[in-house]
Amino acid sequence: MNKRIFQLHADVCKALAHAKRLEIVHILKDKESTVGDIVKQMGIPKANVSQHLAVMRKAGVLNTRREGLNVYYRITSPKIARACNLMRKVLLEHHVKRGNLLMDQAQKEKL
Amino acid sequence: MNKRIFQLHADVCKALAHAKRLEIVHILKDKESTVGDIVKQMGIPKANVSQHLAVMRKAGVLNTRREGLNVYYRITSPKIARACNLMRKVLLEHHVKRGNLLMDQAQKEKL
DNA sequence: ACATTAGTTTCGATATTTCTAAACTACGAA
DNA sequence: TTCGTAGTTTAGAAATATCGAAACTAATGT
Repeated sequence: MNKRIFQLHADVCKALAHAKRLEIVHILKDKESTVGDIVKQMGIPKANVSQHLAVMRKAGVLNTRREGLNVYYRITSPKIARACNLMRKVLLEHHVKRGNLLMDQAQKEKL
Repeated sequence: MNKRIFQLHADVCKALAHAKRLEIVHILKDKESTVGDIVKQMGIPKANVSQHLAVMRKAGVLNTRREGLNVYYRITSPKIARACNLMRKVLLEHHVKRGNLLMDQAQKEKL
């Protein structure tokens, strides 16, 4: 068994293993955004957003395009977004069942 | 948007964000195993395996069953295993294309 | 050339993760 | 109850991750 794939996979998991970064992935789910837009939606300092974006970019999860003053970020592969969504749905089922997470139908549909 | 789900998801990603732990998940893909078996397959100290198992157990990724002297670990939900496999396949495609990972057809089929 | 807006990088303090070694607990057998 | 096997926990050192603050770069307009 080739152990290299586990390291590769671990690097991607590590890049996603942070609540703010998963929130960014969710924001970028089906459209690219500028750093400024992400900052507005998240309400945290721009430097911090930029640091998180850099982590995911290094891991190959995101990539970028500059247009004038703005830098647009997007998810590299729609499949990565799908794997993320699948995982989130699994967790939702799991935890909603156990009552760890209170959430109504309207909220669920947004995921 | 409920930010709690991002933290929950991040906790699971963190639990998976280590090459050895992903190797364990792969070993447990479709059967339970004792700690001893996992130790033999991985060739690393038992204490370390136990620590990694504990990390995943705390995150709800694995659970256990004792039978005499042996403790059997298994993946909590087959869906988690599937999400893992999906992610691994995406990465394989990606990196094999870029030549980051050299692998023949026989190896691919084992994943 | 200078100012402005958008984003990045660096520094350093703090927190978390990882691993080895050693001590420990749990169970079963003699 | 003592021994051996299976597994867990703890302690501590080293590595890595996080985040705010400040300095920095990049592109544009005046």
